[in-house]
Parts: sequence; C-alpha cells; structure tokens
Amino acid sequence: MANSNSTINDVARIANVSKKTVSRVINKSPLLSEKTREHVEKVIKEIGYVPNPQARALALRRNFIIAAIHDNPNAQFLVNVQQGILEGISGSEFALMVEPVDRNSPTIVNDVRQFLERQRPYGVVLLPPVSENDELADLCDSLGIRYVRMVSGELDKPENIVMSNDREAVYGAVRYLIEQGHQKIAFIEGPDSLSPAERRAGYDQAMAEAGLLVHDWMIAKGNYTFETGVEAGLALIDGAVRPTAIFASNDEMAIGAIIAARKRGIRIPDGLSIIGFDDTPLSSHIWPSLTTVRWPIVEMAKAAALKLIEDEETDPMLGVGLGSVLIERGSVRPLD
Amino acid sequence: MANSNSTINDVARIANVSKKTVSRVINKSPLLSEKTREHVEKVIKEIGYVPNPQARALALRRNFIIAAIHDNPNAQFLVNVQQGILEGISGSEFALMVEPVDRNSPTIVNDVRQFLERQRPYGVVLLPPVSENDELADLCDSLGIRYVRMVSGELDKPENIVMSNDREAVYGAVRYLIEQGHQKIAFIEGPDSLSPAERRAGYDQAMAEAGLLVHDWMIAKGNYTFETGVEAGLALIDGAVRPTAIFASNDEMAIGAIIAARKRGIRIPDGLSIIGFDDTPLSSHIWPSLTTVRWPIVEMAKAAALKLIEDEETDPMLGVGLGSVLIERGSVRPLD
DNA sequence: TTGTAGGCGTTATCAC
DNA sequence: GTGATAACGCCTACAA
Repeated sequence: MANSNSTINDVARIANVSKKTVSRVINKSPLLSEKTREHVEKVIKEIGYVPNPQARALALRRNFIIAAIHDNPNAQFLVNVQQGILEGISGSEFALMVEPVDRNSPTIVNDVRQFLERQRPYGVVLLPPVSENDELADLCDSLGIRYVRMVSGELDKPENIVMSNDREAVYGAVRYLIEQGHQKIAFIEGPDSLSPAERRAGYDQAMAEAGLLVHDWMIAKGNYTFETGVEAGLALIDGAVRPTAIFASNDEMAIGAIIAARKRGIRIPDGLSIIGFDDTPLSSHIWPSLTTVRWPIVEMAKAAALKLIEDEETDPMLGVGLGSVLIERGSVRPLD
Repeated sequence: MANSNSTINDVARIANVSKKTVSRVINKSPLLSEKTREHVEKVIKEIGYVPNPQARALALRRNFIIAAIHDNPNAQFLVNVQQGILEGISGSEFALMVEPVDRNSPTIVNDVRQFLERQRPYGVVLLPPVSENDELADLCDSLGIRYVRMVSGELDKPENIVMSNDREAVYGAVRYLIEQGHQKIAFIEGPDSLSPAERRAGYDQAMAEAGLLVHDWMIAKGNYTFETGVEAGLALIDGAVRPTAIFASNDEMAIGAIIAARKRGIRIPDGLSIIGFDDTPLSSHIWPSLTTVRWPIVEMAKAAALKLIEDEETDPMLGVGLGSVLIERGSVRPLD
C-alpha cells in the first residue's frame, strides 16, 4: 500500500466522494454525516493516506512552526527554554525551530529577516538578551509574524512578552543575606542590558532598605561567563574592603567567584558567602553546592509558546511576572 | 510598498514578463538575457517581493528543514550538536528543527512518524543514544527522508552515519593513566548502549595490553548523570580495594566521583586521579579542573548536516571516524 | 531567450 | 450534507 504518497484525490476517488468531503473529514468538520465520515476514515486508513503539510501550509497561508531566536551562549538556559516551548506546543501540530543570531553583528536585523522570510514560522519566541532588541520585534510585526519576547521588564504589550521579576528575586536573595547578618555584601553585575540592570536594582533596593551604603568596592562587573566571574571575584576579594558575602548575577559567575576565593585561600562558606542566580544543574554539582535563585525559565518559555499558538483570546497576562525562588544550599552561612 | 505580500504574478505583471521568467530570475537560471534579469531584479527589489516558501516547498516537493531528533538530557551535548548542525547549514537555505523523543516510550516510533509526516523535513539527524534505534532509521527510509545517525560504531551505511571513535579515545586516556604509574584503575560505565560499550572496550583493551587484570571492584555503573556518578564513585572508593585512578565515561559522572571522593575526605588529585569524557565547560570550571577527553561533537554534527544537504556526491566517509583528544588539566597526578 | 499550459495537494466559495 | 470549481504561489514541460 501507499507509503503516504497517496493524495486527497486518491482517497476521494476510492471512497467515491469529493475532495472537499475528504478535506472535511481531515479537518473534523462538524457538518458531515457520521456514515460518510466513517467510510472515508476507513479508506484513509487503508491506503495510509497522510495529508501533505506543504500543500496544507500553502492553502491555509500558515504553517505550524514556532521559531526560537536566540543569541544566548548558555547551554542550560537554551535547553530549558527549548524544553518549555516544547511543553507548550506538545499535543499540538506545532514543531520547534531554532535560529541563533549574532547580537553584535551589524546585519542582525537583515539576518533575522532573511530567516523569517525563508521559513515564515507561525510565531517567534525571542530569547534574552536579543529579546530586548525592538528592531526585531518591529520586524516580526512588519512581516505579520506573531512574536513573544522573554524579558525582565515591560518592554512591550503584555501579549507580546513573558516576564520574570528579576528585581524582586534579587531583592529577596540580598535580604536573605542581610538577615543572615551580612552587611558587606558585594554584587557582581551582568552585561549592559535590561535583565542585569533589574537584578542590580533589586540589590540596590535591598541594601537601601537595610540602610546599607553601596560602595564602589562592592561592585564588580562580568558578562555572565565563568572567566569574568573569576576576575570579578578576585577584584572584590582584593578590593579596598573584603566583603563577607557576594551576590553574583548568574551561576556561572558565582562559580567563578568560588574559584577566585579558592585561589586566595578563602573557604566557602566559612570565609565568604556566595549566592548565584539561575539554578543551573552545575550549582548542585559543585562543592560546596551553590545557594542560588531559581527563575522560572521553563514556565516562561512554555507560556510564550502558549501565547503564540492559542487561537482564542488567552489571558494576555499569561507568563507575565512569574516568581523566582531562593534555593538554599551550601554556599551561605550566617555571619557570627 | 508591499511587505512581501506580493507574489510572483505581481512581479511578472509590473515587469511585463511572464511568471516563468521571474521564476528563472529567482532560481538563477543561466539561460536568461542579462537585460531581462536586471530589469526583473529591479522590480523585485522595488516592490519587496520575497518568494513564498510554502508554495516553493509544494512545487519542489521538498522544503529546507533539517530536524534533529534526540532523547539526550545533557544540555551541553545538545547545544553542541545544534551548533554543529547550524554550522553545517549556515549559508544555505536550511533551518534547524528540534524534536525531542522519549526513548522509553513504547510509542516512540509512532511519535517520530507523526512528527516526520507533519513537518516532512528534508533530512534528519539522529543523536545518540536514540540514533542506535534501527527502527527509526528504517522509518526515515520508508518515508523517503534522508537521515544521518551520530554513532560510535558502524551501525549503518557510511553515508548514513557520522562516527566518533570512542574506543580509541578511551584507550588513549587509560593508557595515559597507566603511563602515569596507575594500575588500580577503576571504570565508571555508562548505560547500556553502543557508545558506552565502546568506551568500556577501550578501557579493557588498554588494561589488557598493560597486563592489568580488570577486577569486579574496578567497575561501577551509572547512567551519565551526576547523581549516579556520586553513587558509582562511592561504590568504588568503598570497594574491596581502593583504586588510585578512576576513568568515568562522561564528565558529569566524573564530577560526581569527585564529590564522592570529597565525601570520603579524599583529595583530588593527590589521593585519587580522575578522568572524564566530553570536555563539557563544567570540567574547566570546577576545582580541581577535570582532565577529560574532548570528543568531536560539533564536527560530527556539522558533518552530519553536510551529508544531508549536499547535492553532489559528498564523500560518504565524511565525519566517519573523527578523533578525540585528551585534555590534561588538574585531576590527574602521577603515582609515586 | 521567453511564454503558455498545467500540475503540486490542499482549502475556500458557493451553489445544490 | 455534499460537490464542482477556483484559489494558494510556485515550478516543470513543452512550445515558440
């Protein structure tokens, strides 16, 4: 029998009905006699007919592809997002396409345009940090392609974003350090974009509320990589005043800071407490295990996918303002 | 002006030529007067025409999608493969689709079939360990979809595989330990499938060549996760004889073994040498940094993509038998 | 070198 | 409920 190289015409001919009737069966049209439906379904099964997706896409003027556009080098993050999107589209006809871009390329908008025109996905999820690029959002709009941006602030209309509250999450983590008696709390900042800025704002807020001044020697900067975490950690440790605790804006840099401490012969958490952000698997695999903030990446990505594919009006607030939670492990101890 | 909602007909009408001529311009047909070509190209640019990929796919009976099918939980591995495939298809019209499957699901073949029928990718890359499933390869064949399997042995015709030589790689690593004076070398095995078996074979071979017996207490088993690495490490350390070196079949388990050693108060590498396999970023971010085997994942994936998309006869041996290299870091020291 | 007719496999329109 | 007929936008064959 035919290996799915049979067409709707074959089914129609054999079942002795019109193409349209077969089409109605495929698309589960309600206005159809039960008898014809069963008959046609039987024929479909017999000859192993499968509708051709390309033809369908042409006729419907849409396909069933969601594209994730990213410039994020962190493997775990990327995979988590993919997992979330896949959860969101599971059970539907959609599939996931992945397109990396180079944030620093001057041709980024054109690159993305070319991709979108070539594949014309039904919807696009923009991952941070490239999600903060308004030009890309506008591009999707102008091409008539739906999009959702994963961000840390209200950068767009609610229906076009999913959002985590980074500021609040960091605020909570720094408060936790303060409650443990820490006052000389340093902060390793991420690269220049919204999400890192929000994290910094959470730190500033917690410090201010506790009446603690944020001195220059408390702040170091990295770009989310392990190496810059080591550098920042060394800078802080060797600075004017040695902090008793460090909050790093992501886990990789936190782990870098741990290594930095070790290089200076400081034991964690006895000589220095460290908190990270992300809850990557790494954080529980090192010694000491890392106290960190788990942010809802998977949930955000899933919400993004749902916002893209659901026809009926979904709650525009879906996935907006998802909360984070502090995971207490072994890299923090109270100050005596 | 039209936002790419113009069709080939619009171009034809405005340029005052036939559809076919426009089509020829798009497809860079050689038999076309330079004058018409330029004229048509000018019109195309003016009205911002972009060929509709769905219509193209229908007419050509093919699309420009490569799908990666995987059931691999390791984020770094997955991202590396994606990167390799993307390198392979960069500059082409192809895009990458990602489809996860559940290896333990009884419906796995049907799930994949449904995916393939729905999207009809031009080609498929099967990642390990699901790449060892012959049924899936047969399925692709029966659907007329090209495929390449990433494997560690000659499981299929050369044109359908890319292969790393895991056996040789592990052989080299274990020989290295032996050269450092180690004899009580334990081995943490991976789950039951070809690649772990090959790694084990490399270990056996190196031991045998050196005239070393492989005792029961030298072998533990894990399933590539950190947790099973800890368990296996503890089992080996607490076993009948304590090994002086451990080779773990992947980095995650190696790091688990490091943690296991720490739990028993053993210093690495002074009290125990450890080698991993993969060279995940992790391995350089921990303390001590992990000596490990880097295997050519990215290259394999890239070769796989090239084998799928290249029209002309590509060397069927492309990507077959890629070599690995030992990365010496801080987790091994010679035995006095 | 260019154009015409027809097909790719589906869905939409609008009668019956 | 069902079925001709015409899109959808591109490409191939064959003519001119």
